[in-house]
Amino acid sequence: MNDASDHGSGNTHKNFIEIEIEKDFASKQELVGRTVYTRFPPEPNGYLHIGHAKSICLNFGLAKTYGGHCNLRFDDTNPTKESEEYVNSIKTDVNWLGFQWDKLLYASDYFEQLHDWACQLIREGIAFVCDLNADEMREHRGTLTQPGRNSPYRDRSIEENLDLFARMKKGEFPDGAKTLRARIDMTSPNLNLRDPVLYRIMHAHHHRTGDAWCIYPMYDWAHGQSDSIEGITHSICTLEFEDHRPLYDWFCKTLRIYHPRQMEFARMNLTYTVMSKRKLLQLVQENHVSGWDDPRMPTISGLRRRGYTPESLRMFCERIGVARFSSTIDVVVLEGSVRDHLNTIAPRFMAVLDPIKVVLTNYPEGQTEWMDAVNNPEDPSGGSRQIPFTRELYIEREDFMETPPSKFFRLKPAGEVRLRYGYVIQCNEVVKDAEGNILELRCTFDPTTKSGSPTAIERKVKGTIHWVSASESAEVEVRLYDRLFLSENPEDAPAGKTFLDNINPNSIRVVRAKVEPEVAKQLPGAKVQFERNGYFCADVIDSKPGVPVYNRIVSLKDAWARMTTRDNKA
RNA sequence: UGGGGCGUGGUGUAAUGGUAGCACAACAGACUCUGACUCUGUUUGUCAAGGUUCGAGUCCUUGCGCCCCAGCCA
Repeated sequence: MNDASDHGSGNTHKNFIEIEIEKDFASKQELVGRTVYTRFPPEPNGYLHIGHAKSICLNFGLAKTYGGHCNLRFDDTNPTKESEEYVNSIKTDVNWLGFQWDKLLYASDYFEQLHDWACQLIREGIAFVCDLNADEMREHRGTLTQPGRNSPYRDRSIEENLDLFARMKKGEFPDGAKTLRARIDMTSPNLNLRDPVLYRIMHAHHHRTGDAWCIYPMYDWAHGQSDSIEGITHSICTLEFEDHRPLYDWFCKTLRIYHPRQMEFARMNLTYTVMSKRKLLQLVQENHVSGWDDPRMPTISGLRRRGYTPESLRMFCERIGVARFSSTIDVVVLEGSVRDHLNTIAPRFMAVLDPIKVVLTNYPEGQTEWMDAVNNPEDPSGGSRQIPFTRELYIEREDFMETPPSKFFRLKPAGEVRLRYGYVIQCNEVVKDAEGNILELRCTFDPTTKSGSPTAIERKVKGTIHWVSASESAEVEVRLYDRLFLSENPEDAPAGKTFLDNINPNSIRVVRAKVEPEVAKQLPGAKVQFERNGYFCADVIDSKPGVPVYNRIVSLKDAWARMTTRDNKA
C-alpha cells in the first residue's frame, strides 16, 4: 500500500478516512488481497458545484493514493428529477477535474437485482406492502420525541404481500397508493429505522429505463446494495447520512451480501456564496445570473468558465482538508489557489482597464519602438514578445494622483515613474477640462532609461506601472467579476429578507480595456495575467474569432489597496 | 427537549496520555522594471468547570454551544 502522505502542496498528514482505511486493510479478513474501491455517486438532478469537487477529489484521490479504483455511479432512483443533460454535465465536470472513473454505472443498472432482493425480504416476512397514504404514514411515524405506531398493514401474509408487490410492479395502482416497507422498529429513536419505505409507485419515464418500471427504489434501498454489488470497500458520503448508516448496515446484513463500510465527512461551506441546489436553481431561474455556468456561480461549470483550472480546484481541496467538523471555508482560500497555479502558467500582458492618456512631448511623432517583454518571469522557457511604444500612451487612471499620500510610488506631478519595458517618464503638466476632469498627462521621457539598456540599470525609480500604446493597441471587453453576495453567509438574512437580498448589485462591471495587440489574438479559454491587475480568461462562450471577451478570474494581491483602505478606516 | 454527530489561533487542519505543529490569511522586513511572485521573521489557539495522572487537546464527570434527522427526495 502506498503512503497517503504524498499529496503534494504541503498537506502531509493523513485525514481520518485514510487512517481508518489503513486500519481496515490491516485488520479485516474480508479485505485481504483487495484494494481500495470507492465511488462518486451523484444524483443527476443538477449541476455539480465546488462542494462536489471536494467529494470527487476525496473519492478519486483515495483510489489513486492507495492504487485502487473509483467508479462514477449515478444515483438515478428518482426519475422525476433526473435527466441526461445532468448526467452529461457531471461526466464532463469529473473528467475536467482530471479524474477517470474505473466504471461508469447507474443505480438503475441494478433495478432488477434490487427488485429480487425486495421479493426475498417479503418471502422472509420482513417487508410488507403498506396502503397508508403520505399523510397517514407521517402520522404513524411519530416524532423526534415520540415513538411511531405500526402500520395496520404490517402483518399481511407473505402471499398477499408478494401478490400486492407484483401488482404494484405491473402498474395496477396509481402513484402513492401503496409502498413497500421494511419491518424494522416503529419505536426506534432513529427515524430511519421506523419501517422505511423501500419502493414507491411512480408512473414516470426514466431517462435510462424508459417506461420499464413504475415502482422505483428509495435511496436507502438502492445505495448500500449498489455499493455492495460494485465491491466498494469504503462508501464515503457526507455527514447528513450518518443516521442512515444503521439502515445501510441492516440491509447488507439482512440480505447477507458483501458489506462495504460507510464513512461520513463534513460537507463544505464557502463564504460569500450559497451551495444548496435549490438556491442555485433559484439564482438561475430568476435570472440573477446568466445560467448554471455564469462565471459568478460556485458550480464547476461556472468556475471553469470564470477561468479556474482543474489544478487550482484540486489544490483548493487539498488545502481545506477532510474532517467531521462542519466548517466554513473562507473564499480567499479558493482565490489563493487559483492565483498560485496561474502564477506559474499564465503569460503576462499589459492591459489598461481604466485608461488616461499620456503624451510624451519629447518623443518623436509617428515613431514606433518595439520593446522586448518577458512572457512569464516564472517560466524561463516562456520567451518574450514585442510591444509597440509610441508618443501617445494610456496608463491606468489610478496610477496617477495629483495630490498623493506619502507612500504613493506611482505617477504624480513633477514625479517620475518607470513604464514597464519602456522608459522612465516625468509628469510635467496635467490637462483638464472645464469641470476639472483630467484629460491627459503631458510628460517627458528619458531616452537613457530604455528598458534593457546598460544606462537604464543605474536609474532607480520606486514605481513601475503598466501602459499601452494609444495608436498601436486594441480594445477588448473585460468583465470585472466580484463576489455574488455582499455578506459572508448570504443565508443569514434579517427577518423578512432572504439570501437574494444579500446579492451584490455590483458583482459584474463591464469595461472596455486598452490592450497590447497580443491580447486581442488570444483564443477562447486562454488564461493570462494582465500585469498589476489580475488573472483573466478569454470567455469560451462570448468570445468571437479575433474578438475575445475577458473574464476577470481573480485580482492580484494588492498591498497598496490594503494599505489605503486600512488608513481610511483608521 | 428523543437520537446521532461536532467544538484546537482570523480560517481550515494535525498531534501512540509526553515540546500544541502545518497550510491559508494577517503583520513586519528583504528583494523587485508587476505594491505580484519569492525569501526571512512575527502575532494569534485546545468551548467551560471539575476529576484521574508525574504529565490531559487526548481519559472520566458535568455544563455550554453548533450541526443533522419527523420525504413515498438524495
